[in-house]
Amino acid sequence: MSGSDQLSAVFSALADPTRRAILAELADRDATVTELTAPLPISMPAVSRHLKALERAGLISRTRSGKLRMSRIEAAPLREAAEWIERYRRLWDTSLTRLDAHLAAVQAAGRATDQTAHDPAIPDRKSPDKAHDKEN
Amino acid sequence: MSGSDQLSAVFSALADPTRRAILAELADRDATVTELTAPLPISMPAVSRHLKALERAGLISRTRSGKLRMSRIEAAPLREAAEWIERYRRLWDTSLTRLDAHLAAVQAAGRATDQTAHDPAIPDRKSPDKAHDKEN
DNA sequence: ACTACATTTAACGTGTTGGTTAAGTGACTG
DNA sequence: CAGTCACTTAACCAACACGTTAAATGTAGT
Repeated sequence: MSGSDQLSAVFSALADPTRRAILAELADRDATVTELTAPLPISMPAVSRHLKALERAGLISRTRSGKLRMSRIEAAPLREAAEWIERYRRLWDTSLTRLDAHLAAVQAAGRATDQTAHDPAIPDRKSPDKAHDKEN
Repeated sequence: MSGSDQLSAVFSALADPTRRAILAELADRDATVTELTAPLPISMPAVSRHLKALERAGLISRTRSGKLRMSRIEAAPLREAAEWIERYRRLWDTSLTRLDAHLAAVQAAGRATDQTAHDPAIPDRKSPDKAHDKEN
């Protein structure tokens, strides 16, 4: 299961610090392979392969101009990735999560006529909206 | 360079569709390994290892309760990941990018000494704000 | 103590990743 | 047309990821 879908490719590309560094570089300006290699501690073939991975993820595009090959950032796929992550935004806020847990605790307490936690080790949370699909 | 930093671990965890499915499941409610395995087409040991990866990335926490082990989503690291991606938000909009490219082309045309590309086929872009650090 | 259940660890196969160096390709240059 | 520059591809290697089945671990119930 080598994650051949778009989202997997994007996250996979982003998982490598070198590739993130390359993207950061390309956010400022288009660059050649040589230029991208310069600040990095790895060989040019290695960079070339990183660029191939980024291209496969749709995160860059490349155009040949003479003997130079320019890489340009193509940030659109990042949007998709960000949107996937955004689905969990409500869970980022700890207080919200705790409120959620609290509501679940109260609800459970209502069933048991006991206000204290039923099982303190595993307070169950109940999600307010179930608008999640399992996967995409 | 197996990406041992936090951000790499998070993106790496997110790169796997199965792990994203597990996170989607856990967004709704805490669950045991058995519960998480049920809808998946893989064995329980495989799921157990995925959970280990998610835990390593800080995306879930686990508590033992009797013979059950509950997994709970811990979405805070997602915030960090989203924030990293957000740095490229301005590049998502194609029209913005094209305007940027145009401005850079004009600027490059006014410049004579240039060791980077000045090929008209590949207009170099210059970012309006350079508030990017190379890597974190 | 024996048994059942939930989960992890071990051992293994296989594919992928990320690096290397050396050789190949394509475009400009003298 | 030979040489050089910019890059890619090939061949190789070590490490890791992801799956399996079988065995080990830990907890609960009888």
